[in-house]
Amino acid sequence: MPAELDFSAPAHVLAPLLIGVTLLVDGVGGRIVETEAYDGTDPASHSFRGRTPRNAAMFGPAARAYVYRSYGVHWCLNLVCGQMGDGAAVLIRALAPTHGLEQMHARRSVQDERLLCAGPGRLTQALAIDGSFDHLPLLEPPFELLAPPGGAPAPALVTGPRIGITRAVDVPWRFGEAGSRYVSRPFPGDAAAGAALRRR
DNA sequence: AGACGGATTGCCT
DNA sequence: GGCAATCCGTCTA
Repeated sequence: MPAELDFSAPAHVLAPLLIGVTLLVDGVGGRIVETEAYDGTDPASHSFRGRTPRNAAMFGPAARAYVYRSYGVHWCLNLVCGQMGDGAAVLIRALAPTHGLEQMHARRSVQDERLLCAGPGRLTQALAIDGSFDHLPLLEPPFELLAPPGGAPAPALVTGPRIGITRAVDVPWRFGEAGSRYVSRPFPGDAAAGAALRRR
């Protein structure tokens, strides 16, 4: 895993560092282009009201997965971080597909590569992540985290308010790779991404 | 014990 | 743009 990736860091510190890191499950996945931070002090977080069976992974050791069912339909993947009891985690919202495109297409019936992993529920489907992944260590198979190629410049970042929440709506804890065509939704003010969208 | 609603997506009009 | 699908923690009684 990338040496600079410190899962003991707070969620809002780790979340931007994850942009550009490659996330694989059984060799299938891509480059993380969109994340969101949550922690126990945050009214928008599942952990805000304390530990429950559903969110228990958020209160356990860092560098494990927190996988929950969204709207009774989709699975969403979080990377637990911070100190024990923080209730901190980073939601992975989108990947730029790079590994195992064929398998991802087989799991998701979309032709457009851009839609393979553009959204928290979509990427878990593409990587075949479900509830059985809850609590799994991130630094062991089937997970794999790969640093960007050595010497590669850090990706330019964009930030904004988080998606789909009703509380703490102004906290800018959504992070993305500037100009990426693979984010779940455009970032306000990301001119490069807007231009890329209009271009095609 | 029962109602409510969500860190979403995809299909319908 | 609207809305169904469908699970479960949380809130109210």
